[in-house]
Amino acid sequence: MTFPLLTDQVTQTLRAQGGRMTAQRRLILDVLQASDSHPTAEELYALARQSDPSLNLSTVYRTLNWLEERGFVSPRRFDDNHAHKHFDPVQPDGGHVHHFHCRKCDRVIEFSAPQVELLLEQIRGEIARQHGLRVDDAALVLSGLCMDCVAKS
Amino acid sequence: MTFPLLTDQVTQTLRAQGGRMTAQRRLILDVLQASDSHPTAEELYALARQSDPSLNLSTVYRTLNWLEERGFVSPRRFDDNHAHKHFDPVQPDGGHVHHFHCRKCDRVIEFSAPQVELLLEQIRGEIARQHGLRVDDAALVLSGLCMDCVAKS
DNA sequence: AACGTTAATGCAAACGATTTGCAACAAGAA
DNA sequence: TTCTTGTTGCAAATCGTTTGCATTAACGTT
Ligand SMILES: [Mn+2]
Ligand SMILES: [Mn+2]
Ligand SMILES: [Zn+2]
Ligand SMILES: [Zn+2]
Repeated sequence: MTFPLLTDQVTQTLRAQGGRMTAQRRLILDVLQASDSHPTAEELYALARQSDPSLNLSTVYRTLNWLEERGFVSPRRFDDNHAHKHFDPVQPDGGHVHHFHCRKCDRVIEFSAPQVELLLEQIRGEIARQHGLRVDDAALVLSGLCMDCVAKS
Repeated sequence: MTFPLLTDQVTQTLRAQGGRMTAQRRLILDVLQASDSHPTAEELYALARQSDPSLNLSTVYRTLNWLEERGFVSPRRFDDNHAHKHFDPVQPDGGHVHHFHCRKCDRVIEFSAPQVELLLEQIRGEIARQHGLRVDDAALVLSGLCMDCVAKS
């Protein structure tokens, strides 16, 4: 199974910048898209290795960093106690999405809440005015137990 | 200058659990309270060392972990690219507070937005119902440039 | 189809933030 | 003052991630 959408976009960007599309990059992109969402570098690595056991972890990191620099993914640290990043494939529409983080199994679930956007706009302005600062972004992270972990408890 | 409030509470807890109040812990607590807010372990260490150059960084970490386990501070990672924690002294009233993070100078500013709480309650319930999960906490993090960094730009 | 340039890889070593094992130390109860 | 044992400093280990370098391979040119 191949995922042409992101892979093609990346190949285009790659070409435009004198880069090269490699088997490793193709594999990592496929795994990234097959993954339900927000995998860590280690998770991607483990999955990709099933297809190519010679793949190196540093290649995964280099690819993710390359993708991040071009805005194809954005890294997030949901966990305050464990240090790893989760890589969030950026959706083409640019729509703002928020996250739920399961503190038991580390799963991440996306959600959008249109009502939040309005309030965030309001808050952003208010805070900005109040403190004389410039708000560029707002992230809402809910945490707790995901459906599976609730079931198991 | 000494800050008796938190220090006394901590001493009490310490006593109650067979622990010992040491010069190092007193110092770290003082520096933590003198700091405007949300210092990192390294920041606390640097400040505390001005009073006691023999203080060791691992003692700072051990003290912060001890405080965290008893709910006196809570660690937060505001930065998605740098891995360090900021330590947030937990306010006694238990009131929910949100944060602004300056992505230029790493400063953290607290704010409370009562309007947010209502909406968060609403969202929490909605998301929980929709996905069958349990939401325990919600954190809103704004990011951008703080007043000083805005001025310098 | 073979070539040449140079981007990308694998590997191992370095890195920043934090944690840990252990021997020496010191708080505080007796 | 002594004794017990929680705490410290120090060094080494750990975790997630990054980097230098020799080797490989993508892909435009021939
Ligand atoms: Mn995680
Ligand atoms: Mn920071
Ligand atoms: Zn879970
Ligand atoms: Zn700033």
